[in-house]
Amino acid sequence: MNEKYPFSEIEPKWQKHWTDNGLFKTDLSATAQKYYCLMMFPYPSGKLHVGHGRNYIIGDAVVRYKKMRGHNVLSPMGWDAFGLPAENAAIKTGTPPRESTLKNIVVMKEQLAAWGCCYDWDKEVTSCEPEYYKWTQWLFIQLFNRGLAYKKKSNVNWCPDCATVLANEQVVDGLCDRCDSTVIQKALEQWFFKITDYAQRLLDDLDKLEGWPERVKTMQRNWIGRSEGAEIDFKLVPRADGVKDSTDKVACFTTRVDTIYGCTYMTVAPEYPQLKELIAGLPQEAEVLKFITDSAKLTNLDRESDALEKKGVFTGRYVINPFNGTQVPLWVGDYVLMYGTGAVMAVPAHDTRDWAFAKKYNLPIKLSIQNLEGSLVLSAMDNAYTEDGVCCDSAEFIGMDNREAIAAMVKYAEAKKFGKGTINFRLRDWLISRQRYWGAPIPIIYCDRCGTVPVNDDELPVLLPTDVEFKPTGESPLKRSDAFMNCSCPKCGDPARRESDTMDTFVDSSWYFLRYLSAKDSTQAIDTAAANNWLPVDQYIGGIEHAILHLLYARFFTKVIHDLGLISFDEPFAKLFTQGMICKKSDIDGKLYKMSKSKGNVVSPNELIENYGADTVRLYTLFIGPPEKEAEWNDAAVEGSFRFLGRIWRRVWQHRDLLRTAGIPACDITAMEKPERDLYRKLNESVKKITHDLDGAFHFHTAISTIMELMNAIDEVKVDAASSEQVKAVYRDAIEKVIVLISPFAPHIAEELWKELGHTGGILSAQWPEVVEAALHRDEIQMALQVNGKVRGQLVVPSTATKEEIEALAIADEAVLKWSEGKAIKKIIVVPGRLVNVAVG
RNA sequence: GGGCAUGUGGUGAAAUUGGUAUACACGCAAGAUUUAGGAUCUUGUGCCUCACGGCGUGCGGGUUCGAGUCCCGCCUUGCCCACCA
Repeated sequence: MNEKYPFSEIEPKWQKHWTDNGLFKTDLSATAQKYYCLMMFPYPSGKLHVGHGRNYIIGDAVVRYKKMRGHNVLSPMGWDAFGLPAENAAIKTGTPPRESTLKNIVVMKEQLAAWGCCYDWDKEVTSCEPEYYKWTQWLFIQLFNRGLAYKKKSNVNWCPDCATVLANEQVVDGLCDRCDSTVIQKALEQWFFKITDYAQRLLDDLDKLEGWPERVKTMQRNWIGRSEGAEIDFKLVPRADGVKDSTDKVACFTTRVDTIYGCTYMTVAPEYPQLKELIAGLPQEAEVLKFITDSAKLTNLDRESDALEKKGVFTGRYVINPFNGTQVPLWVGDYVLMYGTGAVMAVPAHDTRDWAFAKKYNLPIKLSIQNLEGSLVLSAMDNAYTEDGVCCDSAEFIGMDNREAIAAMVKYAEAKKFGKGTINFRLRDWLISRQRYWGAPIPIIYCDRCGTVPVNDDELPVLLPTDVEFKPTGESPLKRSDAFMNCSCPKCGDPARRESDTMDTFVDSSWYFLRYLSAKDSTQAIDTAAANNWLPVDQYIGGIEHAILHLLYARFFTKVIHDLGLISFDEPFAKLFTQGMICKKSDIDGKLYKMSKSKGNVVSPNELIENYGADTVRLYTLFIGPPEKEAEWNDAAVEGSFRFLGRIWRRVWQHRDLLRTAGIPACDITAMEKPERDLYRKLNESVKKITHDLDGAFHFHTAISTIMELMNAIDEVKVDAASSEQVKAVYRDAIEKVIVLISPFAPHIAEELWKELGHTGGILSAQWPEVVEAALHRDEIQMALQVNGKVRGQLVVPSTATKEEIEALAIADEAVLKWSEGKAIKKIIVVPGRLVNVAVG
């Protein structure tokens, strides 16, 4: 052993040791104390930076901690390997996606190892390999057979630059979330998963997820967007020219049916399906058609912007409010979305948008809700009244509380058969087809005789062909491979053609956590027994950016697979931890951004590991701040973590002989002298605090600062060969436990020093320290002495002192006498173990 | 516009139920050791004040013996949702 901390020698050595001895391989048959720790698998984009590292370092620390607490921990890793970036790279460089992806995987695997992050690589999954996507395809067929995968022509979000369709979720503010081009609408045949069938369950079961952050659940609730309301049919007034409509009504969705007596017109969306038919041949037709065309030109961004002035035109048609028989005009307005039914009843008096619209086009306004004071007068209003109140001018509902009126009116509408209570969800079906090469082919065959037929199980996987050009044309590149496209019908054997679209990569990542348990099983997608034993995942760790999409889809898949009878649970992740992103000031503009090449603020771990070692990078990454919050990377502060590890190393080196020979301390602290008794107490307080930090909110940063404090306390105690056996024993105990406590964070140095202290089993087999309760005892307690809430002194009292004794000591104290001079004592508050406050006045 | 966060030294940040604000670290300053050091060790470091003392957790109120923490009203920054009827 040497004085200098030789991180570059010991780190590769211990990494090899962990691998060679299979210390992170998990026996799936041993399910006692099971702990499935899952980190979101990465997309193999090239190289990991220290921002990515936070995820794996947190996970690895949790895995090591749980192992030391005696859990049988499963920690697998894999690759979310299909996706657009690899294909885009292929278009640019000509390197096939598979080749670049597999190369990246090798690089990233080495990086994970260099960080000291260990996984059970026997269970590795790679979503772009046929052994994996065979089963993604198989699952697609299960969904298809249950009617949960369907094809329909629909207006889809189309990114002209990526030349592909995007899911709603991939459109951000009207822009493509990958390339920021403006997304346009295009009608195409697309595959969907019917996630809307599961909307209610996905919403309800959020309540079961006690181990999830509240904000993630809120985001999912908002995304699912349940709104309860009523659908009311307004009969169309027949056309004056005698032309018959194919329908006799316009149904509208409302959450405020209580305001219906104030409805003065109705508005439909420009995309309302029957709109063109309703106006055909009317004098207003040309104007309405122009309005529809103009509205379609608005980008999503424009239409959703607040600033946009609401526009509309009268259609020339009228509808009848079924509650009061009033004829109201039917308008088309660009502020109405194809949500619900695409038609809304307009109540300008009680809706701000309708108010603005009615004022602009001089439409009538009618009050139907009165405030509780009865002071609302239409002529005096300069805004819609959207608060609660009582119904007014509403026939038999007059005087009713408006919230109660909702239920009453729905009941009334149902009885009269012109409406019903309904529930609307914002959640849309999941568009999963992509006109792209680098994805799992959708296992469907089109036969002229049999129609749309799924590929037979024994024909799976439908392999991606290798003889294709990747250039995007708006059609799937697979269409240009005859060998791929031409096949025979699984049912009748006639010549047939394959589906040429591939699946969204979110499909691949919706079930990978199930596949880890039978990664190499070529006979089935999911090993039911293993899955039931090991799932739900005990702890899922990943970025907040996946709060909605990935986590919602994975929940959906789990429920579907549950309904297929393949697993017994229907929520995949019992606990979720979302770590914050690591940001750094950009070299370009000095602002804080998440790490990305374009901002010039990427910190590569390789150089840091070379200069300081993986343990330092790990320790700093965990010490940087609360892990759930965003953090700013500071190159200079890394030094501090390095110094701390060097200090531990030096302390062991300095006292190596003493540490190897010292005994075990007797737990009886009454036999100790003050210095070692204080250290022994501090040691046990630290164990308690650190264990609490790790079991609770994963507050690694405070756990580490506690170890630092403990180390400071250790350095207070002077020890040498001449010291008493008791001092030596406590000193050794403290150093040894520092090594154990820091091992989840800095495992390499911990292993090395653990061995240095004479232990033969690795540190992972060391027990996590238990708190010696007796060591926490104090004879005397120091309390703050306050006068009127201000600290004026300190009071040392025996720990056995009663409240009365403490009060007596307090009022006799010099500081109290000084500060309460001439004033009467009103009250004395004693907070045991903390302070005494004397209130005077 | 709605919802959820957030605001504490020069910096990252800490503070079980309301109970001694600024632990721990970075940075900075001074010193020791050293041929030298970006190594190591010691000391200091919220603001005002010579001092006594006063003031201090975004701003303004409130409750309390006592408020970073609770309540009310604002403001900042960030995230999510958003013409959802």
